[in-house]
Amino acid sequence: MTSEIEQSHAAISRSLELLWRGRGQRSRGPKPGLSLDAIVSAAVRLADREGLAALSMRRVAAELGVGTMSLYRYVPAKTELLYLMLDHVSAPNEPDEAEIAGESWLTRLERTGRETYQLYVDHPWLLQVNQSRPVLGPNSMLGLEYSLATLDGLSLTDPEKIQVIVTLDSYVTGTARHYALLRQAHEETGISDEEFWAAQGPAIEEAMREYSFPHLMRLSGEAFSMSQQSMLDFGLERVLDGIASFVAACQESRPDGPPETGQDHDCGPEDGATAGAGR
Amino acid sequence: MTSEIEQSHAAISRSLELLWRGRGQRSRGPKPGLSLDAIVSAAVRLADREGLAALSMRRVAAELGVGTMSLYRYVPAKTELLYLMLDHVSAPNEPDEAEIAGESWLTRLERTGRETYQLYVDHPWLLQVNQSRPVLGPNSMLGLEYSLATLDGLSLTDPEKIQVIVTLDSYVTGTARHYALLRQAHEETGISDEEFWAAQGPAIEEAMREYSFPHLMRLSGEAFSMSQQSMLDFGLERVLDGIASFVAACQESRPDGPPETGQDHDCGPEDGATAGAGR
DNA sequence: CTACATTGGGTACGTCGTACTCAGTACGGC
DNA sequence: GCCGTACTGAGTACGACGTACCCAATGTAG
Repeated sequence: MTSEIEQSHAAISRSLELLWRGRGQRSRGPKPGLSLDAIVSAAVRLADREGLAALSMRRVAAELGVGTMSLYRYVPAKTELLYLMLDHVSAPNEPDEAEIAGESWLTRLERTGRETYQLYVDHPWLLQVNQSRPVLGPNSMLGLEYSLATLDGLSLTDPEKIQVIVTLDSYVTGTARHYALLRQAHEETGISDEEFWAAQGPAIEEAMREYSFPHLMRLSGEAFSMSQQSMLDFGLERVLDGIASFVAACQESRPDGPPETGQDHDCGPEDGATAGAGR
Repeated sequence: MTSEIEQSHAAISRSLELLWRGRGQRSRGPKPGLSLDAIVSAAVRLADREGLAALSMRRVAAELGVGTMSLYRYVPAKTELLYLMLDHVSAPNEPDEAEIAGESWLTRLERTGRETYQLYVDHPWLLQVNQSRPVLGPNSMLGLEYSLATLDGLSLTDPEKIQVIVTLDSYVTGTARHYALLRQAHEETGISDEEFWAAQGPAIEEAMREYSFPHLMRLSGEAFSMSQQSMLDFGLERVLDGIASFVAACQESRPDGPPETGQDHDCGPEDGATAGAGR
């Protein structure tokens, strides 16, 4: 059992070496006809085009006009390839100091959120990859670094900063997932949403008769007519609003910056919004 | 190509028949030794225990002490089984009128969010199943029905109600995904978070030296020490706060209930929270 | 009792990830 | 220049997977 753990440790080291481009220098033998980047790029291209289900080592090799097993000279296993793909598409694209200059931290946070959303729209297969461990890729770490920079000087404790970042990321990821699942369903079945609901018609009515969903039935026809864009906009506005009022409350109750030892994030908002909204 | 669409239509009908328990009456032949419920329950048990990757038709059959192909007498394909599993775990558990009576719409919304979160914690494989099409299962529709009931009488338009529900669900889903991915990484590799970061140590330091992440380095040690519970609590509070202030603003600008023809959800919050929080 | 609809499940095909193996290549040391 | 050797590319093979197809066993309708 210890060996199993040691093996996993070795796997981590292997991933890290690949992620940080630590490929040792070569000396003898034929020059490699492939490169890690070429493989990862081809894999990303394939996943973008046909989805994660179609991403097999054989397909990637075919994409490169190469034998299947040749890939294993560069990548120890498919899992590691996925990690590399993950870091590959998380490329920075965030600097551009010029247009950032005049932005408030809130609009900068909003832009980060939208960029993350766009990342998932461009590469839906990201949602099916476990991102929790390879957070360690250089590009992924850059993202966190930028977000932390955005929140600098706001009198938030370190845990609070992380919580703010994770909250925004969770919302954006969840929304992107909704959208990606809809698209995927459309592409896999070849059925548009309209056709789908049309096909449902009879069964739904049957169901209505048996179970009765009063509020659902009372919905107007345009209840589901919002675009994905407006769905993202609406929720993003709510989330950022909630974050902003939290930060404002913190700012007010801690005029001299965040307390040294954090953990107590009880500078909640005034809760004035909630009052009077009861039913 | 038309046949392909027709085939998909047929697939939908098949799923619906199964979902709504429309199994026809039998007449001749031996009595079935299995039941749809038994299969779905066994599949859910297996997925809960060993994850979606371990859920194969052979494994489910073995779980039931039955030949593999026998399952296909009850389920047309694995996809349909997943849909059935999805609706199976989305069981109601929401009524309980007694304790609901005194709750405001906001706390009721919060409870819905927490229940959804718990659902994903109990059945992490849900996050890997495409839920966008089989929204039509009876249990899934019940969930939407309850949420709509919660938002009744709040002078929101129908699209706004949907947007509020989807916003909350997106956040909760995203958070649950973070948690599920962490757990999955732990279980698959057999490495705890502490061991993982310890193994990272050298590589991370190496990276720091080469790329330099000033804000990341300045983080205190306890920056990542929050529990999953407190992560959920923090973000949920922010999201609900943002929703509450939106509803309050709507309430104020529409004293006589929602306008008949919706779509224009421009009754944004006063934006007072954002003011003064600029950098 | 016979006919036949229905059920259980065995076999087989094409896919997958990848362990193992070996032929061919081209550089370091002489 | 030449050989030894480290290295690369790729074929073969194995055990998993979903499921199409087939047949034997079953038990009710007529």
